Amino acid sequence: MTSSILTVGRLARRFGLSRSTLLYYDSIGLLRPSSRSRSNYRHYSEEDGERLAQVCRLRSAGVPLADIRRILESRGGGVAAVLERRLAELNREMSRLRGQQEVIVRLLKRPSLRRRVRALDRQQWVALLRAAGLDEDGMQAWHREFERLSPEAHQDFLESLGIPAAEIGRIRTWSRRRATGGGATGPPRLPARS
Amino acid sequence: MTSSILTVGRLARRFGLSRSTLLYYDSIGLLRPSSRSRSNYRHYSEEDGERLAQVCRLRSAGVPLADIRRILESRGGGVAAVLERRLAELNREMSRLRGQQEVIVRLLKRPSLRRRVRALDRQQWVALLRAAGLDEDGMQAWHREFERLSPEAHQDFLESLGIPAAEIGRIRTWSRRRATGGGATGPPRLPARS
DNA sequence: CTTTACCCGACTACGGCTTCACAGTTTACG
DNA sequence: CGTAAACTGTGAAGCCGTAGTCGGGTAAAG
Repeated sequence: MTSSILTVGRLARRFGLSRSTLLYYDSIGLLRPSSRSRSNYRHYSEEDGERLAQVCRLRSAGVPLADIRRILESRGGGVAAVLERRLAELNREMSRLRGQQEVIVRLLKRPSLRRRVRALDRQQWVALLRAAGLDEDGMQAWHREFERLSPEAHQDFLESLGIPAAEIGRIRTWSRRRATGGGATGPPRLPARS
Repeated sequence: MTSSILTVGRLARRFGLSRSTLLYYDSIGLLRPSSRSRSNYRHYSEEDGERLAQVCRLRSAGVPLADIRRILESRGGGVAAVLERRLAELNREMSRLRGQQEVIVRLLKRPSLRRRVRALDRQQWVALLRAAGLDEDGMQAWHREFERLSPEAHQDFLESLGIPAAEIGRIRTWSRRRATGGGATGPPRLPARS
C-alpha cells in the first residue's frame, strides 16, 4: 500500500501544500484528521487524503473554501452549480482586468509617457493578418470562427482594439451570419478606419 | 468656484468613494487633508482633490497603493515603469484565471461551456488562424510581423496564452530571423501541445 | 544517548478596505 | 431658538487564504 496513514507534514508534501495550510484547513473544519496519535499528532487516513484531493481540485478552480466545505458536507450535491457560478465570476474578473489593461494603455499613450505601448491597435492587427497572407475573405472567416468559438472573447478582443461599440455590434452581427455565398454582403470589416 | 474646500464625506461622494476609504488613505499617509477645522474636521483643498484624482486613475489601473504613494512622492517620476510592471502582472493574473476556467470546464466535462469563456487559449487561437486559411508558413509570417511591429506586445500576447517563458523565448528568437528560404528551420510554432 | 527531523498550538503578516462603537459637531427644519 | 438628523472624529477588529515564526514536545535513526 501507499503508506495509508500520514502526518501533516507528509500529507502536505504529498499534495504540494504547506503544513500551515493543512493546519488552517483543520482549524476551520474543512479537513480534520480522522484520528490522533497518543501524542496528539494528526493522523490522516486514505479517506482524508481523497477528501483533500477533492479540495485541491476545487481550489485549483478558484472555488472559495467556504463553498468547498458546503459541497463536501452535502456529499457533492451542488458541485455543478458552484462551478458554474465560479465560471461567471471568472468572466467578470477577467473583464475587470481587461478594463485595467485598457486604462494603462490609455495612460501610457499620453504623450508625456509615450515610450513603447505594449498593445496593438486596429490598423496594426490588420497589417499583421495581411502580412500573414490573409485577404478580406480570410479575415471574414476569422471573425466568423472567433464568434463561433467564443462570442465573449470576440467582443473583448474588439473592444481591446478600441473599436466603438456600434461597429463592434455590426462586425459581430455579420460574423454570425453563415458564410456568404455571393460576396456582396460585407460591410467594412476590420480594415482600418472604415 | 466649485466649492473648493470639502469635508471627507463630500469629497468621498464627489469621487464615488466611501468615507472610510478616505479615512484609510489618511491613516496610511496616502492622502492627508491639507488642513483641519477648529473642531478637527478634515478640510481637503482643491489641490488635495487633484491628488485624489491621480490616485483614482492609478487605482483604476489596479496599481497598489504603495506604488501610488511612491509615484506621488517622486512627483510622477517612474509612472511608466510602474504601469508596465502592472501590465505584466495583469497578464500573469489573466493566465491564472484562464487556467482556472480550463479546470472548471474539464470538471464539468461540458465543452459547450467553452463558448461562454471570455478568453482563448493556445489551441483555440491556432484553430482560429487555421480557419481563416493560414498554414504553417502563414503563421510563421504572422509571428515575424508581430515581432517586428511590437516585440513587447508579441511577448505579452504569448504570455496571455499561458505559454511557458522558455517556449516564448524560442518562438520570438526564430521570429527575429528573417524569412527562411529553405524551410526546414521551424521548431514547433504555435501549434498545440507540440 | 544524541542528533535530526519531525510535530504541537498560537501567533503574525499581507491589501484594501469595511464595519463597529461611541462621542462630539454642524445643519435643516419648525 | 430648540431639536433631531446627518454629519464628523478616533480606534479597533474583521475579511480572504496562505506563509511563516515562535518555544517547546516527540519519534526514529545512528
